[in-house]
Amino acid sequence: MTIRTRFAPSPTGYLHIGGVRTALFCWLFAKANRGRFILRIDDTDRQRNIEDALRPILDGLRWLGIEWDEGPGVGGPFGPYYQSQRTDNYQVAVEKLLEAGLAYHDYATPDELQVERDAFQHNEQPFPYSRRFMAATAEDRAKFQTEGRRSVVRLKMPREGKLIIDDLVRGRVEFEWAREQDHVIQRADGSHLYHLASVVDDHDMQISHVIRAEEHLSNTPRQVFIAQGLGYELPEYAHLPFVAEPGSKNKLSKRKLAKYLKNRDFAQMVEHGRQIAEAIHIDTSPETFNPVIVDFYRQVGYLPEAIVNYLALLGWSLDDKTEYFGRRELLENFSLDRVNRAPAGFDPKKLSAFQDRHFRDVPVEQKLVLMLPFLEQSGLVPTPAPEEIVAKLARIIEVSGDRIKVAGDILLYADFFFTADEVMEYDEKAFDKRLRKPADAAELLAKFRDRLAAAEQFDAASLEKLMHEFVESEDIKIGQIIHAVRVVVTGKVFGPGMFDCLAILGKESCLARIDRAQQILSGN
RNA sequence: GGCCCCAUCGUCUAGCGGUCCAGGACUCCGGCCUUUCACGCCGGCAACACGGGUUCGAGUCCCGUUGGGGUCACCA
Repeated sequence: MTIRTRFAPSPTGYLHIGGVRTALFCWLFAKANRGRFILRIDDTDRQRNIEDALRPILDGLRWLGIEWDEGPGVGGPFGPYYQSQRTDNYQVAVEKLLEAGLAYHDYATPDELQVERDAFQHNEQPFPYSRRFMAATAEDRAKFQTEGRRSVVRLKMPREGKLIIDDLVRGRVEFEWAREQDHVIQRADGSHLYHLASVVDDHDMQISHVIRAEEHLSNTPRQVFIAQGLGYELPEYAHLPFVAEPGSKNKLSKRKLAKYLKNRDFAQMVEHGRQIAEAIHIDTSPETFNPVIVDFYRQVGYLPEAIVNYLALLGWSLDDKTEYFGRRELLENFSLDRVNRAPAGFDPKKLSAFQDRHFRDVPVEQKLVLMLPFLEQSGLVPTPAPEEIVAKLARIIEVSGDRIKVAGDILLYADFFFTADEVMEYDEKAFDKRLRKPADAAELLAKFRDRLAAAEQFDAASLEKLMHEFVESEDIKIGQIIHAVRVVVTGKVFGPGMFDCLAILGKESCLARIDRAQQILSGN
């Protein structure tokens, strides 16, 4: 039997990080077993703009390299892959269940039902619906209808016995049928509910393994009941632990951004992302710009490989030492029996560590491709960037080494290479410390400027030599001049090697920046 | 509240009865490297929730307690 898994998101307009983890495991499991991964859209809720609400989800999955074998855009033998287009199948299933006496028309009003529910609220017993408004015969239906009542279709759940599920990650789980309610499978308006649709589709699409998040575990009995009632062979079930909030065990939720911001690491991640986002002028409202949403990472310039690697390890592990996985290794090693049962907290720091690690291994040419769009979008370089700027960027990336950890960092780290000499911004604190405060700073800077102006070679090695000669002849420590020069030329207290910066900037620009700093100093 | 799930360093985890005075990774803290910031390297802090069993022997099995979480819709 070929393994077939599915991920069935609702078109909500965004791709949740927890959802992606589920999708990833489904995909990994299918692909690791030469099976197929199906994407199905759970849009029974029927919204106006399904395509708009779907795009971020499809884009996100594709960006991460979680490609589906069947589903929207690619089709497949079991289409359509939108539940809103499969209602005929659901109706057939409802009729079948009705005929078999496993479902019934119920004419209770919501209020009447609520009264019954409330009556059991303080009782220790489960809530068994009295079925007072169950229509057993056509006469019953007619009678209720003359009373002006409308009906829904409910499952007629067993009131005794128990269900045993052998879950692939949780093991044996038992449920008492009597605790299950008579769930609605078809609304009064004729539309069908998720559980019915899901079970029917899973069967029709020959899904062999239902892999989903833990919160669905308690929903499983009713689905099993439907499946069995329809004579389906049951799929295997695997209920994954959910992804928890940073610093707690609650399910990660998009809505609680404000709360997560109180977590230092999380706040830092958002702040860092926000700086990049603002530099490229994109919206940073929490609705769209939020680390709980996958798009955040794409916009800031994280690597999909890093996200995938991190997510894979959230609830799964290979052994006691391997953590660094490429897509290939993941595919070769993934298995459901090594999935953990406890929820795993989302840790921004650890995600960053994976990003650093993966980014380090990206060759310069590739980094160039990733970073250039950020510069173009920021307006720091023209679009499309002319050849000489691309060449300059390549050098910058080269000399930046491992300092740049996310593609978007190029804007925070190396913007000074592209800003005009007269508008480059200084780190004011550093300017004070290195230029204004030391009594001899201005004088040393002036002398060093003369040396630079006279320099014939302007490559990093020559400049370093020049600097050392300068230090020697002035009889000063290198720290007395080099920090000042860095601030004057880059405006920052961090960055690539000093001499690389000078060399890339070029003599003219370096001198201009020194002149500007001197003006500021004398103006004070 | 009922039902269900879960429980090893701050975090992610390894551990499937003895090789565990519990291993790795991230974080954090020292140190080295160094013109900055990173990287890298070296070192350190730090955990089996509790209580009963079973067993010659329990982080590992069973029961209970506690704690955490999920779920109880004409949402998905």
